[in-house]
Amino acid sequence: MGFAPLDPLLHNQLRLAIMSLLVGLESADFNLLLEKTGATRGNLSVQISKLKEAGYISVVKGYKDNYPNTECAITYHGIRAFETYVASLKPYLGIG
Amino acid sequence: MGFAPLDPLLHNQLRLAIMSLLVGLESADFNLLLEKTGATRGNLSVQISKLKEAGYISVVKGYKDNYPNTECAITYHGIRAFETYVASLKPYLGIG
DNA sequence: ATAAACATGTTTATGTCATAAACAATATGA
DNA sequence: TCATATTGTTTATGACATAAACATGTTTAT
Repeated sequence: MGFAPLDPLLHNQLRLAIMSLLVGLESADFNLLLEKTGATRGNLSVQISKLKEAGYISVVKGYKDNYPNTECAITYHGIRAFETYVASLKPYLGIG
Repeated sequence: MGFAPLDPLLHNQLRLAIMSLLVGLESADFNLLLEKTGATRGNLSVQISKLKEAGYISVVKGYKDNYPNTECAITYHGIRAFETYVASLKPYLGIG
C-alpha cells in the first residue's frame, strides 16, 4: 500500500482528460477534444504535442471540409501508460 | 460524464499522499509522513504548510523526547475536500 | 567543556510547467 | 477586396514543485 510515483505526463487535468476520452474512442479531432474538455486552443495544442512526443497518442494532420483537421488517437503505449497510471493512483484514493 | 475541475491543491502527488495517509490515521507526525511518503524534508514542510493554509489539515507543534515535533491531522473540511476530489477524479479514470 | 554529529524542520533559489495571449495561415462571405 | 471566421501554433509569464542551504536545538564523543 505504498505510494507509487505517478506518471507526471498523465497527472495533469487536461492531458488526463484527453487520454480518458481517447481510450473510449476510435479517434477524436481537435475540435471534439476542445469541446469535450473545455480547454483553450492554445493549451490543447501544447498538451496534444506533449502526449504525441511521449508516444501516447498519434496525431494525423489532414483536411476536413477544406479546413485543417488534426486527428488524434491513443496508441498501444498510451493505453498501457493510462492503465498503469490508474492502477498507481488507486492506493492514493483508497480504492481497490 | 463531463470532466469536473480537480482541486489543484489535491492534484499533487505529495499532498495527495499526505491527505491519503491522514484520512486513515488519527494523526501523524512529520517523521511518519516523511517515511511513508519518501519525500524530502523541505518538500514535505512546504506541502504541509499549504494544506494547513487551506484548512485541510491541522498542525500542532510540540516536543517529543526533547525534540521539536510537528503533529498533523486531517480536518473535517479536509475530509470533505478529499472525498470531493476522489469523486471528481473517477470519471477521468473510467471508474464508477 | 567543547566540538562533532544528529534531529527536526524552514526558507530560499531555481528550473519546470501550465496556461492564456498573441500570432499565423487559410477560407468564406459581403 | 475587405472583413470575419476557422484551425491551430508559438510565445510570454506567472505559478509551482523541488532540492539545496540554512536555522535551531540536542546528543554523543573526547
